[in-house]
Amino acid sequence: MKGIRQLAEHLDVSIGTVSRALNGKPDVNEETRRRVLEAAEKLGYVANQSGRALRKGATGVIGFMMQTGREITGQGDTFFMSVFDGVQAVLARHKLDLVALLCSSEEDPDDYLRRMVARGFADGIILSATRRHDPRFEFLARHHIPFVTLGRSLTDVGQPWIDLDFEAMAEQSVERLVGAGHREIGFVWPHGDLNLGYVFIERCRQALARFGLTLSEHNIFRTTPSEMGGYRVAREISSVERPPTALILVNETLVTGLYRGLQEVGLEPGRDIAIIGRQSPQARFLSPSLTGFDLSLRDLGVALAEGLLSTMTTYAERYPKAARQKLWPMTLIEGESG
Amino acid sequence: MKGIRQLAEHLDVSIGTVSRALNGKPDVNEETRRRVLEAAEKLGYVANQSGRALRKGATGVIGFMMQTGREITGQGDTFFMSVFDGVQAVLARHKLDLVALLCSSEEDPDDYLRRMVARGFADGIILSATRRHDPRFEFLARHHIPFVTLGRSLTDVGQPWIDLDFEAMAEQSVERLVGAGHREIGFVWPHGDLNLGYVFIERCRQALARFGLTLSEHNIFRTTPSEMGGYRVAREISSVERPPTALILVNETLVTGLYRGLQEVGLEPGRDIAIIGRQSPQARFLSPSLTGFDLSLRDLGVALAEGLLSTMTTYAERYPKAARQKLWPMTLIEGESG
DNA sequence: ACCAACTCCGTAAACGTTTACGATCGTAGT
DNA sequence: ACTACGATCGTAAACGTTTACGGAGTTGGT
Repeated sequence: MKGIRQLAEHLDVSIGTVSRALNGKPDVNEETRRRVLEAAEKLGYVANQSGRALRKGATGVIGFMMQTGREITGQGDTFFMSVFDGVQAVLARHKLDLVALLCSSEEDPDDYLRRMVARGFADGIILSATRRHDPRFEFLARHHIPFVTLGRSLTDVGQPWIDLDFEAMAEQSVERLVGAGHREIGFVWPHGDLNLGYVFIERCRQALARFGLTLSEHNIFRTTPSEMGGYRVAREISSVERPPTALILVNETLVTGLYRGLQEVGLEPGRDIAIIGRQSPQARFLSPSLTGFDLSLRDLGVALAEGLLSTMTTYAERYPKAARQKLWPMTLIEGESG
Repeated sequence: MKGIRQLAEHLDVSIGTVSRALNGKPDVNEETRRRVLEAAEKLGYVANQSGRALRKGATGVIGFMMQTGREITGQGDTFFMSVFDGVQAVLARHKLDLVALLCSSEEDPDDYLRRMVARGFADGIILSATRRHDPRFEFLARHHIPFVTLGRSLTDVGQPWIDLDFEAMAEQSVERLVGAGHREIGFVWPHGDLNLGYVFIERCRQALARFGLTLSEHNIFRTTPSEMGGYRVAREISSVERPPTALILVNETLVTGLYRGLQEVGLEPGRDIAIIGRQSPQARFLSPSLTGFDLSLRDLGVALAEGLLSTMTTYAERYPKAARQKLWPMTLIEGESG
């Protein structure tokens, strides 16, 4: 089936009627509508994306921007796959489709987004891996593109965002570790301009201060947010003069390499060094089991989508109540590691 | 900048000239072209996706289909991200963009693909998680949509594919284990209709036969391709009357859970039970280190893209040599586990 | 019998781009 | 001076859809 025209003359009605029937417009006879729907189904007709988008000025597509290749976020694939599922559950109710806009490691992410937006590829954008200074925020705001971010930034422009509650995580972690007698606590801070690192370390500093402790530079371990990054931290710890007795990881992916590294230098999590991190499908099966923060990824996706829709004029009235900016709660699951 | 019309009258030339200048058409004065390019850059003009696609009958977009939510493929975190990067390296040379078409867990994948194709969303499709019987193959062939698959299927329609060389993996694994004296070898087979399981198990059967051994049903462990799936296998092994002395895993993700499960029942990989699996960023840091098959994911992505382009008339002449159907080699990296 | 109101449907314009076609101008060859 | 030709550009049609507008037919009220 090539187009609406073929479908129309096959049914012996005008293309206008066919279009109205398919789009649920009121002024079309119910019998006619039934025939049109039936024929469209049988012949497998689906309205052409480009024609429809051109005329309507909207694509019906929401883009979730990600970067391929390099380790960027320190989140695993299953992290995003679960979030996607929640996003889609909401979008599907409005006949919106979600696609992942994949920015190659060879292209600048800011340029990539500019290009996609200028092309009019998507009606709305979801950003992740937000940086401390993120030019994408201003750009999207300036061009009035509805968007929502998974993560905050100093360049906040009032758009909806949802971010993991790293503040609460920092506080609870520090409280728990200090309560267990730890005084030298190490913090693993992923390289790069990712915003979450700054938020996390700052709140840790404050939490320590409440116990009269200071966060000294030698207890901050900067590394890449990958398994290898975690491994390097372990080796570094073993070679430092006054190693921390506890470690807090803000990333998901680091912990696998860290465990291996610690084992190689003869340190057992939970016995020789306390570890608090983030739960993940892998972390569940570490040994000793990880003490870490868990969250509902699918619900997070739902909230993201609702936040986005609340900024889109077409759907806004149905999502007025969506919390525009929200820290997403995480709950500590106690394991053997700390 | 709204459209080519504004840009044209700002430069005081016709829209035809602007279009030709931007698209690198020959019959435009070099000085004019320079002015157009400059103005477009300065004003941030990028041709509207819908208008261009409508007129050209091509979108310039390649879609990589994935399913969100559920564990499907048994590939780990960075598997696809690395493949994407290779795909993009090739596509970028032809100004093609890669997006991930995300099929919600609530929608039937076959329906989803139909919908996307009928809408004319992408000029070409890359399929993964191919099933033993995969209706998507016929559908795409019937509609003359260029596509390539990561994985084979019984429903092969002659399209290019690339698949991991599970045959070689099966043979080498069996050879190695039998050579080390193992007679009872277990095979972990992921649930579902995924094609790779069938290919793998069949070749294992053949390899065993060459040593006069038969693959008995009680040595096939079917489970979900997730960490939890691996964990369950370990528990199952411990409860079975005659447990295998070696285990071969065709999936990436299983191994984390398996290790934990084995440890809980007091079995150490490499000492009490031999394990051969697949390398991955996580597997590198398992302890004891995994003996497993590794591959170049980025190059695999490059090959996939080349295979796809060789079927697209616009690009085919530049990729005539692309191997149309190819088993992708994996190399065994020896670890402590088997 | 007439008019109003309503239901249903066809017509045609518009969305932003690309490209076939033809027009214009200058240059060179005879 | 005439023709041929190449270089450059403008014009307009086309892509497939949605939708404002208006027309035809029917109903119902007076």
